[in-house]
Amino acid sequence: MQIIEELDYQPNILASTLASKRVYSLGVLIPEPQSEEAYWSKPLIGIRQAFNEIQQYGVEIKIYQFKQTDASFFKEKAAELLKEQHDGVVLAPFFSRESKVFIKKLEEREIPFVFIDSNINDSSKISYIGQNSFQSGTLAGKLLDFSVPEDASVLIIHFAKEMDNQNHLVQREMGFYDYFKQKETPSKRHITTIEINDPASNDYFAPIEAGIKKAGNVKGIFVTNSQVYKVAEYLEKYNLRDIRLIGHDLIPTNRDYVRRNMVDFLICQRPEEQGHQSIITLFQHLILKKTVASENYTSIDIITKENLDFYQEFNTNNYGTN
Amino acid sequence: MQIIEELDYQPNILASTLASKRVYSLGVLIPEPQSEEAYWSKPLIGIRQAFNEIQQYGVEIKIYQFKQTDASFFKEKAAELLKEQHDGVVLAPFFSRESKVFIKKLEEREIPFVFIDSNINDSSKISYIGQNSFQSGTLAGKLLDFSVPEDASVLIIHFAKEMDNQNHLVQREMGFYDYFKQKETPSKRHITTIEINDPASNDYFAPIEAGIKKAGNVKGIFVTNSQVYKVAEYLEKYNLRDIRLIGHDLIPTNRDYVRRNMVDFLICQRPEEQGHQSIITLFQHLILKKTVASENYTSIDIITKENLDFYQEFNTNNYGTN
DNA sequence: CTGAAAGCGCTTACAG
DNA sequence: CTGAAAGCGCTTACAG
Repeated sequence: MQIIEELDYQPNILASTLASKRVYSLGVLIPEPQSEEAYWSKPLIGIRQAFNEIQQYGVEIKIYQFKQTDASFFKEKAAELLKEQHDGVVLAPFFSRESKVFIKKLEEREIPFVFIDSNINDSSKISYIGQNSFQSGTLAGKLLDFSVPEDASVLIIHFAKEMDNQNHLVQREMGFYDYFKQKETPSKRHITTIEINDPASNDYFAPIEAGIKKAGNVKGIFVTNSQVYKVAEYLEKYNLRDIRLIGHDLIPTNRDYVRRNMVDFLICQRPEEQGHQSIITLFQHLILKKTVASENYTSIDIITKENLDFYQEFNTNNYGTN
Repeated sequence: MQIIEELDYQPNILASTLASKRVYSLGVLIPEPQSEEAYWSKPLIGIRQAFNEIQQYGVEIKIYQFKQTDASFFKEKAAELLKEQHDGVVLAPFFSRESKVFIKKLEEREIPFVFIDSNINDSSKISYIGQNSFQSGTLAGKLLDFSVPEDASVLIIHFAKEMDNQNHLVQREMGFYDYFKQKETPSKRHITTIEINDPASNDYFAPIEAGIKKAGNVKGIFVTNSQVYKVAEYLEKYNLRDIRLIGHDLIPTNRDYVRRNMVDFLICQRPEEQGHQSIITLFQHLILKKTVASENYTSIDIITKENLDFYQEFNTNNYGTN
């Protein structure tokens, strides 16, 4: 050991993985994308990319996708995962109660895990990879405050079924209000929040219209998730071009509305990068035996018509061989 | 060959580099940072990071830094680089005429090279890694247009000695004007440009003040490079808090002014990522024999007080062993 | 429990 | 020019 120290010996990972034919198996438990290009298709892209980069090191990845509509789907897939022998797990703790049960089992078996997208505190996670929703809310507040005349009011719209299960959205709203509270000169801006609950319904124009009417003199709208395109559709139909619109996530529909100047800003969180990072973090922990950061917040990107094209391609500086 | 095709044989890079003890030497020719935390210190961080990741593959990197003040320094360092036997070169073509001479020599010796930061067309480069300055200018235009009342005017300030050697700044200015030209309802916004030429002088308050006076009713200022802190200093001193300020690059001084709400937006181009990517691109070309993209534009990030903290750390999803 | 041998999938100098 | 042998820096089954 003294000589190792003296010579600053670094083992050769290439030789090591070549010699030991050991295989590392990773399990990934994430929501199923609601459609082909929906949000949860993005982390998968990053996960596949990471797999390409590190499969040479003997890594195998198995994906378990659960439907987001009911916690029972989560439990089912979690049970499936536990039947296999995995060396590490990536987990989106979408349903917090069920996730806690699942985590306990991972801990019993001493399987290391990382969270992606959402976090659960007081767990023995290796790392959390995701966004800071509160801060992204303050950012939305600033952007609307800058873009909307001082005497006009702004409207926050949640498109969500059960708000208490949607911690991200709550955090974003809290951050939004906080921006106005923290201003040097306290803001007298009129802010209203509405919830549009029925995700299945195609009749979202009516509640949007009602919300705008009720708030009065609305010149800015913040939609707390990716369904901002619904409001864009409404504004475009009635040609309400003096209302500034901010939403989340660079999905194709939103992109088109940004291009047509109907959505002014999209706030994004690099889901591909998150997927990629979740696998790489496990790889670093398991194979490279490195210590990894216990929290890994991805950047909060502001996307407009002008810089949109430079956020299209996912590039992780891949130097894998495939 | 037929069997290779049939079995979809993929050579094992690990085994290959382990067996062949060949060393790849890379030369990097970039400007010397003007101070410890100045712009050109950032790409170096990414370059070092990339080195850590790939040194196991037998990569050596030698850095040649030239003073930005005179082309003769560039020529000197370029000559030094050519004396060594390098297998690939990263080059910031800061002085275009001298760079073209240098490139010709690289081409004669069949040494592949990538550009970083600036591009030279019609060259046999492997890749260009950098920003799109014109688009970042249109973005600055939009942000100021949104933040400044319609009847107020905006001011563009160049801090630069020789504008004809500063293609980035020219492009940014052109993009800025173009935003207003391309608007659906043509903008009647009054825009003025001034150049503050003497970089050594500490007396920049006078020309800034003169510029603002001359333009009249200025409520927004766009500084085309990282020296936006000079204007922030001026605005803070005279407590001109109703003037919106946009500039470039996340250097420490600018960061502080963003925190204090004196700079409203910084437009950034991820210099560390550019440095990292330049080395990885050569690595992919030389060692992995992959084809690389001939153009690699980094994102144009918008940084505000609210998302600043999530752009601090350079994270390339490193999975190197050091 | 210890230590030498075989082997991971390649490259390269060398014998024929 | 071709092909078998040695070796890159490790791991792991195995003999002692």
